[in-house]
Amino acid sequence: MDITPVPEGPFRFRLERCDPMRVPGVVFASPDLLPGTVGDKALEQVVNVATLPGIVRASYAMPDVHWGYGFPIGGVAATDVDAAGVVSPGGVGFDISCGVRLLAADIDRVPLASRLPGLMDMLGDIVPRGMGGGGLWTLSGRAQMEKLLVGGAGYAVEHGHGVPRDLERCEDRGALAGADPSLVGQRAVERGLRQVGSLGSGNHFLEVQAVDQVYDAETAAAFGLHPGQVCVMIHCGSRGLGHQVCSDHVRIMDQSLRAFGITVPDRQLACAPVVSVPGRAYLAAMAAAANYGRANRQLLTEAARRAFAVAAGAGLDLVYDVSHNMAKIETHEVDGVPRRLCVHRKGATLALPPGHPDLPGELARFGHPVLVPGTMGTASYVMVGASGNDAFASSAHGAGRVWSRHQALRRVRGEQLRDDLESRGVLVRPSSWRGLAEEAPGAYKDVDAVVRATEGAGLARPVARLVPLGVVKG
DNA sequence: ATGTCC
Repeated sequence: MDITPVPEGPFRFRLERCDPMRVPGVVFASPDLLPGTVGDKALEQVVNVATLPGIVRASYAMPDVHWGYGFPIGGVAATDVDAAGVVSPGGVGFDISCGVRLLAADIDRVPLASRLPGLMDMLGDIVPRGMGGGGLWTLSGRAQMEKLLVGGAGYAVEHGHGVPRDLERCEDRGALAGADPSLVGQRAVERGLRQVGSLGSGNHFLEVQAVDQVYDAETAAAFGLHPGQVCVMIHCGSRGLGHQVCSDHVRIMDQSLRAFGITVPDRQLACAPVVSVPGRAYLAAMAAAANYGRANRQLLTEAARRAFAVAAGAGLDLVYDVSHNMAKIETHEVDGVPRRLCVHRKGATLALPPGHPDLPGELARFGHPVLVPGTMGTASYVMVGASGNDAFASSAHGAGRVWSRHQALRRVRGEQLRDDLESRGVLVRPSSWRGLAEEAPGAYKDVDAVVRATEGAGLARPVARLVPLGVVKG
């Protein structure tokens, strides 16, 4: 397919609509970040998404966009619920409610320095990670799981895993509404019973970081951040449970495409009308899996707090928790008319502007926190939602891969990477050498450039830059 | 991402 991105503004390119696209594509990027039209399927996926029934305004790609299952990672697509708009599991991804949580420590990097190795050892000992394996909290059975799938982070807090204040700093207060656990299959439940409080693998991590730079002191202070401060960033998702929910519902929707008369250019875009039986079933199961992901991050928070208390004599306050793999029913103006939309954000973060009514009270003046994990060798960012975002209040979620995992393994040895990172002052507690090598900083786009493009495109503004001190790798 | 294939 010939796809030529046309510049149409700073950090903004247009993919012109042509049949069977229903809307154009819009890619937010600098020329350097723009995926090539040769050998990169991400832009083709942006075009494919633009064909979905009910899609409005445009098929969007964030500056960290890269190839994914059906939809690109870093893709945003909104469909009109009341005009036969569809929901697609591929628009959320296999790791439902994968997301990021940032904690702020009441200690700075200088006083922590001498105790950092011991702290990393303890975190390495107590944070469950890697493929399979157990978590910090084993549930008793389906009945308890159903309560967790409805209550999310709040259910974990009710059981002593955290404090009520944590929930004020979680997207949706820690639980997405509309979860129906009866629509989560038995296999998904069984996979999830022993994985609450575990990182998983791939790009998931728990990092000890320090605030390196502050760009907006007032917003940083409102988020509880100051220069030199130690933080903990947790990136993980809904493990085997979310994966199973996605698999189960992709199969159902693949089989129901014909019944709804929907044709898609790629079977990985399997979908159904939001208001249909399979559409509603997916959204209710997805919400349940999303809440599992939130509870998972809540349990890992408790592990980090225990380690910080014992090994550093320090406490951890929740800055914010965001999910970047989700579909949500939201109201946005389209052509001047408020519409109920199903907003798919796959590798994209909610970025509500200042003053938005859905923001928790103490953050309403500032905007929705946007957490942008980078790589273990570079930096991560805290941003905040900006006014004038036309991508349904969405922003970038990370650096974005440029090397496939296979390419990374050809170029990088895990042991060598560990030595490189530790010689630069980043302590590493990996779960496997292979997994570490796949996540080499060189495998990712330049996160500083992604943040510049995100700001330049008007999606979000930078608040603070965080640098890694130690990483517990999934 | 994922008991890296039911």
